[in-house]
Amino acid sequence: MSSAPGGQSKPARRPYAARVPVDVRREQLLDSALRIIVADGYDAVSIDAIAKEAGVTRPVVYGVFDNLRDLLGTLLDRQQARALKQLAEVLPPAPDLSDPDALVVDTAHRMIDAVRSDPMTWQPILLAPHGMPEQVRARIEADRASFTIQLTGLLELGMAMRGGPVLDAEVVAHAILAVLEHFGRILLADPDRFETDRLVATITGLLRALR
Amino acid sequence: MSSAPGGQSKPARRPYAARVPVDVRREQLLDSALRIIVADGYDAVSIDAIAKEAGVTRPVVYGVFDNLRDLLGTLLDRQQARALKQLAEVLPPAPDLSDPDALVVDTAHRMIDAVRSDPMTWQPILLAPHGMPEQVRARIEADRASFTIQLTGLLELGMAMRGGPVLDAEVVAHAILAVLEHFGRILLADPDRFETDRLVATITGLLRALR
DNA sequence: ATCAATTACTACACGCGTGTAGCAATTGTG
DNA sequence: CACAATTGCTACACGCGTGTAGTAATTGAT
Repeated sequence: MSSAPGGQSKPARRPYAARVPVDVRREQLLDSALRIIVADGYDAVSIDAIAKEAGVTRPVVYGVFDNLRDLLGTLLDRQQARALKQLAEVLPPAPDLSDPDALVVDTAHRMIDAVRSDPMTWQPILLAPHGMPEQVRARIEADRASFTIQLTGLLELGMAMRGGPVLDAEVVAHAILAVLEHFGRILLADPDRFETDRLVATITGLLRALR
Repeated sequence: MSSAPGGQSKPARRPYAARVPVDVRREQLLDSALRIIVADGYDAVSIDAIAKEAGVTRPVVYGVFDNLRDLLGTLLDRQQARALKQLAEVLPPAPDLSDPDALVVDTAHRMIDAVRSDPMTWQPILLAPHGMPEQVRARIEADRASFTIQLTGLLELGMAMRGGPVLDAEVVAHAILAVLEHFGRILLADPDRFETDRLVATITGLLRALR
């Protein structure tokens, strides 16, 4: 019996984890890292923790990534792509500018659904503005800034076409983004806190008031 | 010469830091911790880092606090009190309800000034939603929730008295808090990004539009 | 079945933060 | 000036994460 080799209890060699090609292992490890981040935050990610999560020893991780920074960078690339893809699907390419209010309401609806349906993607972005590796912060910050610029442009256009009050588009863009992120966080932390319809209804009410 | 005691170079004893009574040392250490948090974030706080910042060895810190958790808890008590005090001063005790709009604008003005004039107090609160010790997160979360409730009440009252659109007060309260925190963060990270007047003017414009 | 390539594991050397025991300097009081 | 109380320092033992060298198991192709 290999489980009782002799009289002496030898350290008992660890059973081999399933042998897996590098490309597959890489994705597995990224998944493990993501799970850790979602479950316990950025502070909890370490080569060691990732290896454990994946049921593997550290050298296996080092066989695929140079170090934690490298791994997190790769993970960010992947998650950033996923998030931007969802955003692109949510923001319609050819917006119907004849009814801006409906457009806004529909978009809000789609955004809420996106966050609700893929929390693994959005939590590390929305629930982590700080206390994370500078590496991560910088990336998210950059995407946020670019989004703010786009939104500012849309607002200038929208306010002109729609009539209603003329406001400082840039300031309002920041405010809107802040609100989006805040409710995104609530949706992640406590999905049942607000019904989707309740949020959408408030937007509708606000828009109706702004004439 | 004590600097060259003999032929052998003995390890060179560290010069004694100024001897200071415990009560004073306690505050000094809290100040050091706060400086570290403000400069490098919650991740950077450690007994070791605090001792270095204060120009003292670790056992000195352990002479005053049991451990990092204890120290951070005490720091939180102090900073929470300071923040709540400033908030109380900013929110007038006997609001003049006859002109709600002016009240809102004035309050916004005072809030902006408060953050600008005491960044050491506000940065650890506003720039740190996550990636910080659970201990800290929970405390800030609780204060935020209580503030949201108060704000919801004020909004219900305000909307009724003022006329204008009737909106979901709770949702709007969350949105307003999100915007406040977001601009607070911008003020801390980049104080010159938006002039105070520009922000206040946008609020004024929004209120005028909401009739 | 054998063998070479691939993949995984063990074991070690480091660095850094924690927490503590024992010793040393300082200070103010008689 | 002496001395006791107070405050600070050195030195150590741990725990945990990093990164690597050397070795062992697995697997697919011959």
